[in-house]
Amino acid sequence: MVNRSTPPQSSNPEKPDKAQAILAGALPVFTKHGYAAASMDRIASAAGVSKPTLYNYFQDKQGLFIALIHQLTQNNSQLILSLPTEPDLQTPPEQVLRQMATAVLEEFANNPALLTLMRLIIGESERFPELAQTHVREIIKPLMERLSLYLASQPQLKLSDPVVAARIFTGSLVHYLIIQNILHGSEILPLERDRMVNGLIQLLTAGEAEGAV
Amino acid sequence: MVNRSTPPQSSNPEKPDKAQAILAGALPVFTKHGYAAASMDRIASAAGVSKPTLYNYFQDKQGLFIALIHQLTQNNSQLILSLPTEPDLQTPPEQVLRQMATAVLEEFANNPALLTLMRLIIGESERFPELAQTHVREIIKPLMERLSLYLASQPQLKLSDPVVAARIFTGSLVHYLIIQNILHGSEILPLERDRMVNGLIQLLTAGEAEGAV
DNA sequence: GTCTATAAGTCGATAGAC
DNA sequence: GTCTATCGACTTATAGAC
Repeated sequence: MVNRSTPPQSSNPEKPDKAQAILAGALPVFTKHGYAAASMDRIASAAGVSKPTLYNYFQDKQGLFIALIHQLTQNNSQLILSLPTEPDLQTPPEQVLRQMATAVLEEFANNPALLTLMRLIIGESERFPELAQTHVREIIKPLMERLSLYLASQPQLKLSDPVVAARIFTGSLVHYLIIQNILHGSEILPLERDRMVNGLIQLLTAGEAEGAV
Repeated sequence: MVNRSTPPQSSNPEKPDKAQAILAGALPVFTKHGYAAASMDRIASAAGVSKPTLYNYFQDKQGLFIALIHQLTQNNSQLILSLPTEPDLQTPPEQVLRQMATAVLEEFANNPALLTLMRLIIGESERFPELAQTHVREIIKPLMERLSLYLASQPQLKLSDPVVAARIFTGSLVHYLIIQNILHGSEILPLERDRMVNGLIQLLTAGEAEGAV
């Protein structure tokens, strides 16, 4: 079960590694068929290599899948965390939050690989619970902490619990994406993106409007 | 690929159908392994029938899976819609909403099959998009409409957009379940259920506290 | 129970770099 | 010549379907 022939050092950053080519070829196969139904033959041909080469770079199917998800997680971690690095503490929070929400929804709309990653991680969360946890640790948790800190730094919002508010903000957007995009519900349960964002922002910033205290 | 031998009418509601036994046996196999990795052999032995019997009652693996998800959808549709049939318009909305939220989270906690169904539907939403859409149509949409109507009937909440508020309410809870339970994030990103519910209710009912207008 | 297809994973030979 | 990445062909097991 364990294959410990020396994998041709995949940590050589000089030439565009063949491991990268394999991962790039594996991505669409896994995302289209799911883990179990993705065959190593298909992945090999998609990557333009032979099957033994696959096994030269990755121990087995699981190892390849784990490496792929980890890479995607890394990419998206950097991507997500690079967006609202240090929101202007000057600009009004409703503007910052609206920018964040719109940016997230647009990013997911323009980059279907993100939706795919979400679907894969959820779908395979029983087979690969450690991958799901890695995703929580590397992406969701930093995002949530950042958002909580920002919300807590805006006392005029009068949010009683910024941690929960961050969950509500993120959860509403993720759930919107799940229904509209992943579950293909946009015709069955239509809801304009701007309407969703506006309603969400209004709810979160309603405390501000509370009289002139 | 298409099998049109007469299936012993599985639409006979008289005798506790053998189709029911097959579906009951198939459920844990599909939920544990996912669609692709669930084998008909395993399903047959789990259901206590022979493999030809499977194919006697269901056209093929796809047909069996679709029938299973449809049945689960039906069950949960009735279950979910039976809960807050006609919330007392007397009792204060924060109490009604708290009851709803707690009931939903407890129902999912006590009934892991619901989480499993959610995961299956999301995970197989590319392979079976029509199942995902059925789920939206039969469960999510009625739930959302009911909730929107209730929220709209409570003008003192001052919700500018009850439709979006219903999404936020549901989305926050679903996202909470996804992170804590499906992605196994309860240790990585802990958040007490009551704290989540309280924060959510507080945000939705904050408009009420708005001064004495 | 049987049949056929296809899956994951392996092996011996090859071919190019130094 | 040696070393090593590569590949076509193969084995074994197990899948779906009847």
